[in-house]
Amino acid sequence: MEIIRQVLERTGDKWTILVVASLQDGASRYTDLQRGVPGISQRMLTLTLRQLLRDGLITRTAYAEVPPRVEYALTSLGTSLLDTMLALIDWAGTHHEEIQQNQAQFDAASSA
Amino acid sequence: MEIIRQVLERTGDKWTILVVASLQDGASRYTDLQRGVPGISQRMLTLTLRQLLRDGLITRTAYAEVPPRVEYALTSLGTSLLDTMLALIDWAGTHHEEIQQNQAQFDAASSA
DNA sequence: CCGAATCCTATACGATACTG
DNA sequence: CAGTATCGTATAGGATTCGG
Repeated sequence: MEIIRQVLERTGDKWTILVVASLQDGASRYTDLQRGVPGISQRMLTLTLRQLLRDGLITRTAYAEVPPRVEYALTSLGTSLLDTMLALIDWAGTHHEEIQQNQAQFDAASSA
Repeated sequence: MEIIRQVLERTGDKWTILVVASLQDGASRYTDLQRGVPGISQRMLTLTLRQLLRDGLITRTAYAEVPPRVEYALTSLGTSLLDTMLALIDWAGTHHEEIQQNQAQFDAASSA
């Protein structure tokens, strides 16, 4: 019950899973993530990264160079979350068409 | 990418999974669900049920009796979604404590 | 008993401009 | 390059009241 609310707070927002997936996909720097997650604002990328960092799902490594370089990476915890989410994404892929048909049928019946 | 957004729209909201879980847990009538999902408002229960109905995740059966009786039930599609979500909930249960420790450590380091 | 309708508010998010 | 700060808005959702 409360555990469900907590997992949804972590995974149910608009960007978290996309950022995690992008990290798994090879992105590591802030700019990589901006183009790896199309549509995300700097604000939301920053906030999402901080949240992931706080949860221990990613690491952040800053290199004292010019120009500055910062690399993010999934922890094993972050990877395990993504693996679990992939099952859900797979479910969606499998049933997507069926759901669309259900919706169309429902809408047709509603307007009748 | 877009599929992720769609699955999150379906599962990432505050009540959907809780309603589905409550149905799996034995609830079937509107009033059952109100007490099976503590804190849900009538408005959100109604909206959530309509969405689930539209997606074909539940069925609705109204009996022409006095007093009226309406029964909701998971379809096999709804059950399969819940099964997939249970893996995620299980992940959360497994790692909950670890995440809390990470947060505490992060917060301590931040305030330092 | 099973909802629908209306009103209201909090918060999530985007856009924009600026900094080390 | 990698952020932060401020502002404005859209939307999710709660509270309340009413209807079949």
